[in-house]
Amino acid sequence: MEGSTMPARSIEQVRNLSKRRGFVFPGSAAYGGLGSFWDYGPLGAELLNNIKRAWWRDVVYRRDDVDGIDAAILMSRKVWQHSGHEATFSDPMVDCRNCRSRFRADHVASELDVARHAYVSSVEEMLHEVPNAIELEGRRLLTNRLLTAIQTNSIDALARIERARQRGDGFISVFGQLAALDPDVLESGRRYAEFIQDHFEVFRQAYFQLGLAVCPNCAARDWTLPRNFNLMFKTHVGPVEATDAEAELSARAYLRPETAQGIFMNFAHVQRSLARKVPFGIAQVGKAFRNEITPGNFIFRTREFEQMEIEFFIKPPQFVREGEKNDAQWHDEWINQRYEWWLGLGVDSARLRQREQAADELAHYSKRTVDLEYLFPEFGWGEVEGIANRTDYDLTAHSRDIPAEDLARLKLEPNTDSVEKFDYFDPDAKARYIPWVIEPSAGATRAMLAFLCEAYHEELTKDPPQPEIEAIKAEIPAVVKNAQKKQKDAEKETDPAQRKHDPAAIEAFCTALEEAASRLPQSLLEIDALLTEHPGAHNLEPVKKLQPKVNKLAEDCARVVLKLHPSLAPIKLAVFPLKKNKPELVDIARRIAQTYQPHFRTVYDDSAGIGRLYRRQDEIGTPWCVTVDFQTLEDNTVTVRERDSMQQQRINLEALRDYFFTRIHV
RNA sequence: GCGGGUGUAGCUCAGUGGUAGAGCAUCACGUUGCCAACGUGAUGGUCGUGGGUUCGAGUCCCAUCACCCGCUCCA
Repeated sequence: MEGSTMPARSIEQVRNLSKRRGFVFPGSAAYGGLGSFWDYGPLGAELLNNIKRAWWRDVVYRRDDVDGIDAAILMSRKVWQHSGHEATFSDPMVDCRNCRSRFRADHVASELDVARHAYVSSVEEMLHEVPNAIELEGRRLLTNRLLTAIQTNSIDALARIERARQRGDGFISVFGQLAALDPDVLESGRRYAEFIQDHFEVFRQAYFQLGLAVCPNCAARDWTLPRNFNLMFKTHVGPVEATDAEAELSARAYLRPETAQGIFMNFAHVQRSLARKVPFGIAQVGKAFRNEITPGNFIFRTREFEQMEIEFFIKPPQFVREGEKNDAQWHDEWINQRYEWWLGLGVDSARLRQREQAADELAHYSKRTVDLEYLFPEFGWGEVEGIANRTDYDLTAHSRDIPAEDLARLKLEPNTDSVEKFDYFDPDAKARYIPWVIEPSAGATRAMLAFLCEAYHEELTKDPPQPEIEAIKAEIPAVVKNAQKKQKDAEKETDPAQRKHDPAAIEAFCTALEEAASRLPQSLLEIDALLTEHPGAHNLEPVKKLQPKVNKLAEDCARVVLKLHPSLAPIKLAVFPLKKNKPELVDIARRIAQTYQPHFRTVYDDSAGIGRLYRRQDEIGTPWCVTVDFQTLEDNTVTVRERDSMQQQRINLEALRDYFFTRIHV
C-alpha cells in the first residue's frame, strides 16, 4: 500500500503508546502523580540509553579530541553564584502579554505605588462601606477566608475578592475584611503600612494581576504574575536540617540546572591528567533539574531531565594563526556535526532546522547560538539542541585574578572565592590564555520524544474490503453538504464572536475530505483522522454516523509501527516459533534467542498468533523478527522479517550471525 | 496563576436517581502452516478524594486533589 502511511499527528498518540508499551510512565502515579515527572519503563530506558550511547559514540569515540566525564550533580553553591545562575533570575519579573517585554516588577511598580494603591483605592472607599454593609457573622466568615488567602499567598482568592469589590459587592473587599477583623487597623495608618509591608508580595501580585500597572512600553495592562525566576532546586548538604537562616545558607546546595558547570570545574583536571592540548573537548551526559514555570508537552519540558553536553575548548581569536580554525569556524563545524547526527539517526531534514538565535534572545554569556529545532506534531518547532559560542565567559567567571579589562568586557565581578585560574599555557602560541568554548548542548529526554515522534507511523497493511469502501464513498457527499450548510450559516453571522462555527475551518475540512475521498482506499487513515480530529467535525450529524465505521475499518486494516533507527530500537531482535505447541520449534526458537541475547537486546515470544507477534514488535520498533517453522527442521533456515517493508527472506541459521552483525551496531 | 477540558477495569469508553457494564488487553485450556484468527473459561473497579441532599448517588449539590490543552520556558 504505497502512500498509505501516516506520521504522528499528536503527542497524545505517542504518549499513549509510551504508557501502553512501557516507554514512559507518569511518576508517583500511586499518589496521583507529581507535576510533570516521568519514569522511564523497560523500553524507555533502553531507548534513552541507546540515544545517549549513539551520542557518546559520535562525539567521544569517533573524534580524537573529546573525552567524557561524569561530574557530581551537587556542587558548591559558589559554582552557581559565579556562573550567574543564582543571581540572574532571582528577581521578581513580570511579562507584558501584549508587547512581550519583560521587566523587573519593582521597575514597573514601586513599593510606593503598590502601597498607595492599596491604601487609596481600597481602604478609603471601603472604610465607608464596611461598617454599614456587613452583618457580623458574614464579616467573620469572609475575614477568615481572607486571612487564609493571605497566609497561603493565594492570589486567586484575593483577586476574586477584589473583582467582587469592583463589581460593586462593596463589602467584599480585601481591606473590608481586614477592617472587620480588627477595628484598630481602621484607625491606624501605621498599622496599615506594617500590614502592607508584611504582605507586600501578595499585594504586588494582586497589583499586576488586576491590571493596575501600566506597561511602560505599550501601555497595556495585561501582565503575567510577578515571578521569582530562581529556577534552581534547593537542597542542603548534611543530615540535619538547618534551623536558622545563616545555617541554611552555609549548608545550601542546588541540584544542577545544567551539566555544563561540572565540565568547567573539571577543565584543568582533564587537561592536565590527559595532557590535552587546546583545542579539545569534554563531554558529559547526565541529569539536570530546573523548576520550570510551565512544564508540559509530555517529556518535552520537565523539571528533571537529561542533558548531553560538550564543552569544546578553543584558542581565543587573538591567538588563532593563519590556517587554524577560529571560534566562528569551530562553531560552524559543531553545528554541522550535530545536525548530521540527528539526520544520521533517521530524522527527516524536513523536520529538523537550524535556527539562528536573535540578538535579544542570546544568553548573557553567548556570542552566537544556533538552535536545532525539530518539528513536533501539534506544537510545532521545538528546540532539541543548542550550539552556543560561550566565549571565555565561563572559565573566566570561575577564575581568580582576572584583569579588570576582561572583567569589564564580560560584565563580571572579581572572583575572590575561587582558588583556581582556569588558564592554559599554549606551547604553540607560547602564551597563557583562558580558552574560549563552543557548547553543543542537547536534551536526551527531549531527543527521545523527537525520535519517538519521528518514528511513529500508522499505515495500512491490507486492502480494505471493497464494499465498505464504496459505502464510505457514498456517504461523504452528505457530510460535505451538511458541512457547507453550517458554513453558510456561520457566514451569515456578521459578528465573528457570535459564530458557532469557523467558516474557514469548515471549508478546509470539506476541501481536505473531498480530496482524500478521491484517493480511497489509500486515504482511509487520513479520512479517519479528519473525521475524528478536525476541530468541530464531530458536531456534524453525518460525521457522527460515519466516523465509527471509518474508525473501525481503519483499525482493522492498519498497524502502528515505530520506524526507529536500528541503533535506537529498544529491542533489536524478536524470535518466535510458528506454533507454540510444537516443542521442536519452540526449542530452536529459544536457542536462537539465547544465542543473541548476550550481544544485543533479543526477546523470545510465543504468547500469541504469529500475526499479532509481528504487530507487537512493530509497535515498539523492533527492526527484525525471526520465525522458526517446519521448514527449519528440514533445511535449517528461518524466516527473517524486516519491520518497515514487512518483507521476509529465508536465511540459514549459519548465516544469521553475519546478517545481524553487519546490520546492528550496539 | 488565569481560562477551557477530563477523572468509571491495565487501555478506550458507555452508563441522566434504583443490583457497576462493553470492547480490547491479560491468564489458562483447546484449536491454529506467516502478518492484530477462533472457542470455552478466568482475573480485574470502595466509579479521583471528602462532605452534603435522598429511602437510595457513578449519576444531583459543595469542596478538594490530580492530569490534559492554551499564555517565551531556551535541552
